[in-house]
Amino acid sequence: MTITPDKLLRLLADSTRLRSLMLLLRQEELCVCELTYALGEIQPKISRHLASLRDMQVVIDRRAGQWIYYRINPDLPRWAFALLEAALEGSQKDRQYLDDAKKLRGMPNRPDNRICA
Amino acid sequence: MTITPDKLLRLLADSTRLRSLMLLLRQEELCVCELTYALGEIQPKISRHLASLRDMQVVIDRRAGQWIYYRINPDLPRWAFALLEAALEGSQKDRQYLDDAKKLRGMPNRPDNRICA
DNA sequence: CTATAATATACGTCTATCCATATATATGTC
DNA sequence: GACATATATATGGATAGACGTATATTATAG
Repeated sequence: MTITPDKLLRLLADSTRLRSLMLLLRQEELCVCELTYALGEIQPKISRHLASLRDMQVVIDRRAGQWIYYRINPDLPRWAFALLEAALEGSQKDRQYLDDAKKLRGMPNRPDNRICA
Repeated sequence: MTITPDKLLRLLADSTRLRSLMLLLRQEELCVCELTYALGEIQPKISRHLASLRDMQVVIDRRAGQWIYYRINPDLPRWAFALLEAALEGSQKDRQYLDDAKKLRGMPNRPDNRICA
């Protein structure tokens, strides 16, 4: 069973989940601490919302050491990607989204950097 | 001020509003009694949800005699239409949507018909 | 085998929002 | 005017779901 519009839209109705997905849509994958930093929210809150996205298979996760990386499920149906992209287009003027993206770019010691260093 | 993705997505998170919009997306306009019939819900419930869509300017209404017709606001931004269309594409396999559309088609004495007769 | 860091989950509370019922408003008919 | 139909709104109760705090889990470092 794949996701339905009503299920997806319910998930997108929460701003923490929406903001996370908007970043993930352009970022390939992000770990919990990156999202926690970018959104300026506490870790359990981010984890909790990512878990609900994972339960509905909107995102998938992989462990890499102590970090867990989330990405948008590449097997989502076409309409779901189209819907997310439309939301992202609408977010391009959105202060909130721009701030989140900027904060992410400016994050010091991002886990991937640490690993590569 | 036009609508933002988070506002629109919150509205779409309710199934009564989502179902109404999915029908409106292909129907030009519908009055309250048509939606009430198609969705099989009580009138105050339909009216209440249409009001919240109207308040956010996702739909517009016009009065024609005792009927009030609702349609999707043609001035919605492009991304909003794209988002709605994506939801509709995802709904094409959805039992709920198919039933609603079928019920609407089979509605006896639709107001427009009555006026034309 | 402790200590620390990253993440996940459990729990009790609180709030937003949905609901049904009742009532108000507006239009058309007689 | 009185009545019927279509629609809107107000109200109080119920509930889903979001919240923060506390704690559990898993991995790495020493």
